[in-house]
Amino acid sequence: MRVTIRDIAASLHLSTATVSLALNDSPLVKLETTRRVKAEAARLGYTPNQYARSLARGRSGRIALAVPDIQNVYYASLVHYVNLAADAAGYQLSIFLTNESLSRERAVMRSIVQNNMEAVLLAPVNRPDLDAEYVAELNGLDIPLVFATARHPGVNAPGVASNLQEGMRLLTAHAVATGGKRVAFLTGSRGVETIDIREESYREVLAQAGLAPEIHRVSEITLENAYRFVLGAKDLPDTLLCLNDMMAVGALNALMERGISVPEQIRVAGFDDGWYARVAVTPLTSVTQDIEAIANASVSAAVARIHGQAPEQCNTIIPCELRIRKSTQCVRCTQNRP
Amino acid sequence: MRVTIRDIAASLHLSTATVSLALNDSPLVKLETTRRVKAEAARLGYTPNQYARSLARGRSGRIALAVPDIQNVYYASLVHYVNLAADAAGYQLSIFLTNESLSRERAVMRSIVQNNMEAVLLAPVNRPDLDAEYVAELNGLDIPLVFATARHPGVNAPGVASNLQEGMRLLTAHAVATGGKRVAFLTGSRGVETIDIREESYREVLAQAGLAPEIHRVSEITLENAYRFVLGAKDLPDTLLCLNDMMAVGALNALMERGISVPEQIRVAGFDDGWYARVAVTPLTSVTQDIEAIANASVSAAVARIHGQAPEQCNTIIPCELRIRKSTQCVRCTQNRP
DNA sequence: TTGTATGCGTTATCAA
DNA sequence: TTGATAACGCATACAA
Repeated sequence: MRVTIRDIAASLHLSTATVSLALNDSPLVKLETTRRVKAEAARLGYTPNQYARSLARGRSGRIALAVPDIQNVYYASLVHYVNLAADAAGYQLSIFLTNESLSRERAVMRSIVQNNMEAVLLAPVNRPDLDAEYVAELNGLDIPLVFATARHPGVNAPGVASNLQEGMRLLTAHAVATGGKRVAFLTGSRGVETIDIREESYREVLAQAGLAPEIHRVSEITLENAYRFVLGAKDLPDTLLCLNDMMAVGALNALMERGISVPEQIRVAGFDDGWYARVAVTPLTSVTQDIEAIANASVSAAVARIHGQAPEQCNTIIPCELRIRKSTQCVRCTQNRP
Repeated sequence: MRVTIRDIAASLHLSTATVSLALNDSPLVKLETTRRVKAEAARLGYTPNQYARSLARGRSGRIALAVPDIQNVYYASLVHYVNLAADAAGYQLSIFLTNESLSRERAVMRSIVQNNMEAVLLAPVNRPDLDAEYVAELNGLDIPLVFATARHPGVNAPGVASNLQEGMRLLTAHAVATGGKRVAFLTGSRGVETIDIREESYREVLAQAGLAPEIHRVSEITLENAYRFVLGAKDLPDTLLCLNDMMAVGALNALMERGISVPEQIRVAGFDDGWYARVAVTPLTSVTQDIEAIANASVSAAVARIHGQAPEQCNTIIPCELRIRKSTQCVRCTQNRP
């Protein structure tokens, strides 16, 4: 059996109350007693039972983070930084995986309630249909919800996300400013806000420049799909903006295989500016997403909401920055295309 | 306040005992009553409090997984598959991050005890010095520990890991068999078992072939370090075996930059066969590490140990397979080196 | 300064 | 078939 405060109390001829107080450094108990209690606790190898403690206290000291895909470096990074931030804020982080499935996301939310999380950080699944029901449920149970990386429009919960609109604007404008005449966008299917935002922004910039949009969609946003698309494309544009670095790397590989040089014959850019951008054969122009900042702001928002801050006060938009690298560094590349 | 079984009991004029039994589908309670209880529970939006349940039951239904670096795709993958396997086995998975720090690993182990985990899956930090003390502590508390991905020699706990020795043997033998005369190994510093095993295996095969080993070490096992090493290397071998795919990709990029063609002028291979191997410009020869199999076996071992299986019965070695791709497909490449 | 008693939400052992 | 009641381990108001 595990060592409990009862064991310490018995061994020291004290009451459990005193032991409990002593272990929590209460000023009510004599210093000498506190010392003895702690010594005995250490001697017996006592560890507090967190469940009992949570139950008695009425609060768990935990916040939850749910992410759709831990194998995606973007979310893995988020988990990493949120863990650090939660730790620094004095909260234990519980990590939940929703595996890009709406039904699992729902199940996870239930589990989060059952496990007395004090707040929930949700990076929602990348699906067109989101379920607003559990949001209402969480609100009803007074468990603060904070969206991270992607917002959920039309739902009464704050969110922390990158300024994707601005990021895409910077990128597209860069493509146009450096001479792009056929600036294409390789993206996924519509319906997911984080995708749609970028598409809109792209369209706007092109419209202002008097250029026609050229959008290519893949069903799943993967490196392979981008690779296959570029390999099979008959009529390539002079600039190819990709939804993220992963797809850009796929595109680069395909271009390499076709013997088309970057940036001389075609320019390519990614998005996210993760280390993916550095994995590429040609250093990749990309747009930063400051995941560490998103993580920190999310945790701050969660903690603020735990302390009663109004949801409206907890929204944060993290700026994006353009990182220009070799893959687009060619001013007059439209001329020498094959 | 949250809805409890007391609320259901009061609302239905039943005792909490009956409600609890009904909710757990006990055959003791009348079917009609069970139906009514469940209906009322649903109506009130009842969710069981897992802490109270764990406390009363004396078991939490949870197993823990601790990994050193969630941003490493290898561990992210492990987390993904272990989560699925634990789920299938009826256990909730709690994920802990040790951030490649021994002191955090120790803290995590403490937290695992405090949170009543029924078993622990540990992917240990990749450091030369491991702490065997908490292993003894866990044993003392009867919390089964299972090492995953890396074993901890000299410790009374079972482990599940790839057969790295065999994998490296296959790879090195392949390099020799296809004409390699100067087969080099780009690796990290000694002291970590998973690294040492491969180095030994590499040395053995070369010795048998009458070739001299040629080992290059980087301090940290990163893509960048491999890239920098290859970029600066004056005297390149005809074959470069890398500790993992990540380093191989770094090497490939550097070779590309130097205008050295793979596999014509130099052959390159990785290890792990993750999607890293596919990110590469040149499809990479690699050795599989079946992470899904490791995950499944680890969870099985944990569950078996929870049910009293002896530690000795829970060791598993997952076979490795050689995947030959373009990066080494050149039989007589030693001749045409620059 | 310490001890007694009670409650947190659930399960489990008895009786009824 | 159901109902009291005592745990589980800890925290806390109140009494001593």
